[in-house]
Amino acid sequence: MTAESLPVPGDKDHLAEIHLQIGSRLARQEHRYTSGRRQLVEVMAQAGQPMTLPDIVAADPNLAQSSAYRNLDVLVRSGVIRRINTGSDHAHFELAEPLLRHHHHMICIRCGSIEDIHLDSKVELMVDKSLSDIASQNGFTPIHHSLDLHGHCVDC
Amino acid sequence: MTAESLPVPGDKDHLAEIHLQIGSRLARQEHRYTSGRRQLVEVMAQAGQPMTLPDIVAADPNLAQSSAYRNLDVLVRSGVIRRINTGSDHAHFELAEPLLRHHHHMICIRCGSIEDIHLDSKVELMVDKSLSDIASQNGFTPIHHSLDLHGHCVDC
DNA sequence: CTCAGTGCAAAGGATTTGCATGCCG
DNA sequence: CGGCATGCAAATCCTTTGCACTGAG
Repeated sequence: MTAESLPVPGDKDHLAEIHLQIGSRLARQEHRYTSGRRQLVEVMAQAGQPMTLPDIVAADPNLAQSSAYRNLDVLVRSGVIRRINTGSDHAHFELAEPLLRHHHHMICIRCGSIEDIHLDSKVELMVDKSLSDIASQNGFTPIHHSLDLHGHCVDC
Repeated sequence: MTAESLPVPGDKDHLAEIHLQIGSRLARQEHRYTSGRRQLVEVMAQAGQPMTLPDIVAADPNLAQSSAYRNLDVLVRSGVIRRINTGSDHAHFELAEPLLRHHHHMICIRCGSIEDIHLDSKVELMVDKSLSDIASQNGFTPIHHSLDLHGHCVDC
């Protein structure tokens, strides 16, 4: 899937498109795309930024904590959602590629906030190349990479 | 590259050098470089790879769990040790730069193992430049970056 | 002497799980 | 119907903390 064929966030069709893609991916793995999972995805798509579990439940109190965790787990395993481990308190979750454009994170080590950042595509290509070379030299099967900038945000 | 000024791991002087650097850094922050902390560092330097707390305690049973955690915390705050959050069970710890040459990680999402990898310095420079540009555009104070390759290791 | 550091045991807290029930296919 | 999915409450388990004691300066 190429970036320009993805509806931009906020687009009326964005959610529908996302639901379609997720539905088919779950189906392929013999999982159901239930209303609870749909709500979960909707909350995350609308937030447009990485959320913790408390964030998610606060955004939609109908979601039960344990089910949310279980569903996040299913969606992460299915490659639909990505888990971001900051080490401070809660993990953060966000839609995975290609539902979201490839990007990285700027993480505040004081308050734990996370912001998305985008690298120049030339740099991104070089990194990709480097990593895949390294992986193949080590018999490692790459799935994705993460590049995080840690430091202090404007507010801290 | 300043790598050649750092004794290589295994070098007789390596540990002495590391202890000196850490000692002065702790002193600057009004912390003592006690024998417990020294042992902790020694275990990690000898392992030469990221370790979890159980790894550390297993390697030196004299180390008490709570003290090890507390000392890791002190050393992390002092910038001597780096904490790696994989999200699976235990956090991993390793000596920070410049005690260890700048590097990144290959993380197995199945078994949680972590291996060090080194990027081509040209790529590394470009990434650095990109990130610092982005940081300054956002009023973010960068401290360090992490670049992890996630996938399945040879054994999984 | 003083106060940071230590070790034990207990607490804390994010995440997971057991179990009975609901619902999709 | 059969089995995945759900929700509540309880359990799990990594990590942190309280407290009394020890050791370095």
